[in-house]
Amino acid sequence: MALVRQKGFTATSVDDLCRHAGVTKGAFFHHFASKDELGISAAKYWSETTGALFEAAPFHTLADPLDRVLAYIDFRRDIISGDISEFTCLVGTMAQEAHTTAPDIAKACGDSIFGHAETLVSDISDAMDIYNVTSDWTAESLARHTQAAIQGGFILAKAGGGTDAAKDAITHLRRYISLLFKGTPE
Amino acid sequence: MALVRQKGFTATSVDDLCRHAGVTKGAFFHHFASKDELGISAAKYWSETTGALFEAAPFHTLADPLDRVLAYIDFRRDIISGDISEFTCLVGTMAQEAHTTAPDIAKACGDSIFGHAETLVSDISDAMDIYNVTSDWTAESLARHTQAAIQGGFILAKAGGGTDAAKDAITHLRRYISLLFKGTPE
DNA sequence: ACGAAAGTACCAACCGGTTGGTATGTTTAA
DNA sequence: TTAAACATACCAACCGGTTGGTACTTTCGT
Repeated sequence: MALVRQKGFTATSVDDLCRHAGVTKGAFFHHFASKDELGISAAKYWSETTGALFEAAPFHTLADPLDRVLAYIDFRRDIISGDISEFTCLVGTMAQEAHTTAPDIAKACGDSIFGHAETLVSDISDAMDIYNVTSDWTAESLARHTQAAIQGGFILAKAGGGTDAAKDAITHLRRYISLLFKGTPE
Repeated sequence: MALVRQKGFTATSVDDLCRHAGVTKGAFFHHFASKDELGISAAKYWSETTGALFEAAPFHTLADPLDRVLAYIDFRRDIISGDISEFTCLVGTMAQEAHTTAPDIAKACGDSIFGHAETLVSDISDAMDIYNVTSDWTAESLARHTQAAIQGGFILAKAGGGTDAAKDAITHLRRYISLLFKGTPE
């Protein structure tokens, strides 16, 4: 996963993978039928580990569902630091490369991203009820938009904007949600 | 550019390029010192052509600077249709692959994205004056956020969300800007 | 006005290295 | 005894890049 996040999926060779894992190519192809299957497995593993990370995060204990959503956003922003390949999203990166070439990988990436978005829907939905939001948008659509803003922030970071670019995008996202529910930016 | 948008930069070989261009490899390396330099040239050319496209777009004629910004957003949403590789962003794609491997390419991509964001700053800035917006954010930061939301929408599209995912992200972006300046979603 | 020199555009053939993948052998644990 | 877990050695195809060469155009001294 580290190599793919640094160099991208295509640019990462099986030999690279084996060298860094301290394993031979025979072992690699014993565990994975193909390089693409490694990509799919990586996407699934990414889903599991990041899923566990967010599940264990402290923001779930807040009483107000809107506070939980906003705290999730803050959490996303706070974990952005250090090297680019350490905070950017593996499946976001792979989806870009695989969407035409390897539909299986793209699907696994999509499952990860949209599955993660889905974990926000209930809180958003509850918040819409409590805050009496009359909307022409759905909770699911807003959940997906949060992922778009975050993924887009990662692209700006990779394009030379660094951590600031990614964090700024998330700050604007937070302000949007605040305005939607409370009518004020705070 | 078509090939890179479909398969990504690394997965596109020089032979691929030559085959589709109806040219030999000798000719390729006569015009470009390396594959990376082709990437840089592509990013610059992308900047020029898309720059011309947006400069010629009709939304500049509107009197109100906020209307111009919103019409820009609408324009971005309206040109999303057809195949994924036809509406997604070349430099956004390349930046992801190149940020570690080929810093020169990443820089050219960054110049394109941030340069494009810069074209929105004056309208946003004027709108902030006219609409008396008291903000803790800058016009430049909002301009960059528009690009983040759009690029993020492209990732969702590639991850299986299709045109709808990309358009929804832009619709939320438009609502955010509306709320920021007018206090209402419309 | 003219021809030699220089430069540009392009090609087919080829280079060493790397690609994802395989065939076969050896070790280990149950 | 057996099957899974590895290692070794190897493959054809392909990778980005170089070579020496041809055809054509421009420059420039005379």
